[in-house]
Amino acid sequence: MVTINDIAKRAGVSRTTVSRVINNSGYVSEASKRRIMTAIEETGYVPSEQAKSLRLKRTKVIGVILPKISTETSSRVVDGINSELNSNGYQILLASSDLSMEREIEHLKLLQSRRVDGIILVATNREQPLLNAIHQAEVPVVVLGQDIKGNSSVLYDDYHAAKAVMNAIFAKGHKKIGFIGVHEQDQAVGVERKQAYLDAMAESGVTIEEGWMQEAIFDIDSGATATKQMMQSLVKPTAIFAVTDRLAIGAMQYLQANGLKIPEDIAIIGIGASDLSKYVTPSLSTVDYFHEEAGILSARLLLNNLQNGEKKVEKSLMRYRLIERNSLV
Amino acid sequence: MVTINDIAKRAGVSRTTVSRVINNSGYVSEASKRRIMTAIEETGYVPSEQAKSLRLKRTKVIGVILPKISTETSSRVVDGINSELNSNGYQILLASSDLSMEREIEHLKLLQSRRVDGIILVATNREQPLLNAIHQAEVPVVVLGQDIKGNSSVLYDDYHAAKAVMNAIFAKGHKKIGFIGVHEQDQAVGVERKQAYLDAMAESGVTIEEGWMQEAIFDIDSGATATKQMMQSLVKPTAIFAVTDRLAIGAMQYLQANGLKIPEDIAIIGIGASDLSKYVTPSLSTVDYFHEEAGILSARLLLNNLQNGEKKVEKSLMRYRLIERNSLV
DNA sequence: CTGAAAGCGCTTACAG
DNA sequence: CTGAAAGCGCTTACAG
Repeated sequence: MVTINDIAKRAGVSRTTVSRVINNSGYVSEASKRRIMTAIEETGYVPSEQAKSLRLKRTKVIGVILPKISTETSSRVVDGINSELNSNGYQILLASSDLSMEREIEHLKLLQSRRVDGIILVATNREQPLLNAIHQAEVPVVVLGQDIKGNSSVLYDDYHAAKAVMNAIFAKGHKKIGFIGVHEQDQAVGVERKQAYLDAMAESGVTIEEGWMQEAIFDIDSGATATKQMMQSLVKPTAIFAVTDRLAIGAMQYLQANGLKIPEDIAIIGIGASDLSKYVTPSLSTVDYFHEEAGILSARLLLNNLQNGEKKVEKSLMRYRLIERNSLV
Repeated sequence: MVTINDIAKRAGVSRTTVSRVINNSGYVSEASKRRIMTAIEETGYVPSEQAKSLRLKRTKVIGVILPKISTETSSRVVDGINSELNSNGYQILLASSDLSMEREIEHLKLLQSRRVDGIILVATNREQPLLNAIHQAEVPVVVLGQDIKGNSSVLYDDYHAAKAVMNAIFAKGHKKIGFIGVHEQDQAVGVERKQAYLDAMAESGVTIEEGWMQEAIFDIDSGATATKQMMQSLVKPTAIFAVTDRLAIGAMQYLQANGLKIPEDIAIIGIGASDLSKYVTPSLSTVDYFHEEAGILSARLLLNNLQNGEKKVEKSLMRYRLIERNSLV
């Protein structure tokens, strides 16, 4: 691979001068500049960002840790991050934690060993070891999706979004409302959304019957299974709030397979505004979380941190939007 | 940030010795090793992969160029690439070409300036400038999705997959078959799949009526528009082959909105086995391209190249699988 | 078992 | 306008 020394030799100057024209800084005679330019052309020389990074102590690379790569949410978030980063000359080094906290921590270290300038962590939990790893990080970390004390985060407004969902259901006259949630280890999805359900029910003075609250994992089949359980309750719900679209779609699948009509017999609503939600039949009412925007915002927060040098802690709350479609009437 | 020199000083040895214990190579006395280990623990020292890379002339980073980040195909491919790469100690530097050839070329250079060890390019065209950029690359490039002469590629068997689609349609007794394609700049999707349609029709001796062949771009609405055009033909087709699932779903939307029953009035089939295809109503017949596997294969091809040092040109043809569902009966 | 020295490819005061 | 020198954080012959 051709280096700055090769160019210097070819052009008959020192590498200092070559460096000057590459970065056009300082004075260089037209003659030298011309010779250097042609040398670069002829050899196809591309300066090593890597060597430059070592010298300048910044890589222009941001590490992004995702819970899972091939998920709609992730790809939208990354899309947002990438566009914001790119227009500022940064690139993304990608890592997947596969939903394991150990791997989140591992990647936090791995990325630092690569000397990324900063890290965006799309987190799924707030366990102590993870918190420690975040606080010990030597580069700014922006956490997306979980509120980490003492650290910058971009947050979805899970509680109020879920409250909005409940209000929409109540507005249609439903009282008997079932809930499909996930494990409480996930603060945002597992705890906040559930709390909103509980509060909304309490505020409306309706008691939650046995079997109405189910816990699932993040996939469609699990949504179906949970619904099956729920429909064995003595008092059957007339509406179901599933904490994710996929869970909601699983519910729809199970109900339709068992001859129930949606929304006539039972209404469904999810959260996420997935592509899927738009094209299932009936179309699924849901909440848009603006994932791409969240990605952009995370990147921007990180870049601010980088540019100001200060480690300012900022919390940013995302907006959300209820999308009323045909699964809830 | 703490460096190898800090550790050396703390442990009262030379940095050579520290390097030895980090990489456990060569002899080090137990005493020195112990002192070095505690120094590392106490400081939280993490060796700089970056500096190491400069010295070793390899970064253990692979560049991945995608036509678009937030697409189901992309995320599945990246998932495959990532898992294969990760288990070999490599990481992904991500880039998006946003479907523009200029940006494909730009990123090819940008990634090289970062001294990635190799590049996986998910390509959408085979224009000359791109070919040049690929051939001029100083690191191995594996191209996914387009057959590039003189370069390793992982290829989808577009022609035969599309032929299989046509056979499936014929098998149901259809003769009047419409086609929704894309621009020929895309060799794989635009040319190969169309050729299969043309050949299949010719081989069956059925003439293609005016209006049966439509060209769209890669989104759902465009599929609907194309279908609208098609349905204005004098002789209406009884089945439609759309070259992607999204196009097929657009067709379904338009047809259903206009009171037609699928598959009774008109059958539909796509390609891609998207998540969507499974959950629309009726479920969409399609072809699974095993994108994740394609990602794994691309990564493996690249790693082989890297390990053997030789620049062997290998073409790998992906398998495919027809999935018959309810949109075609 | 250990360390001094050279070098990976750059940039940047400093001196001229 | 230009270049020699130092240094970013590592590894690896080489010598002892």
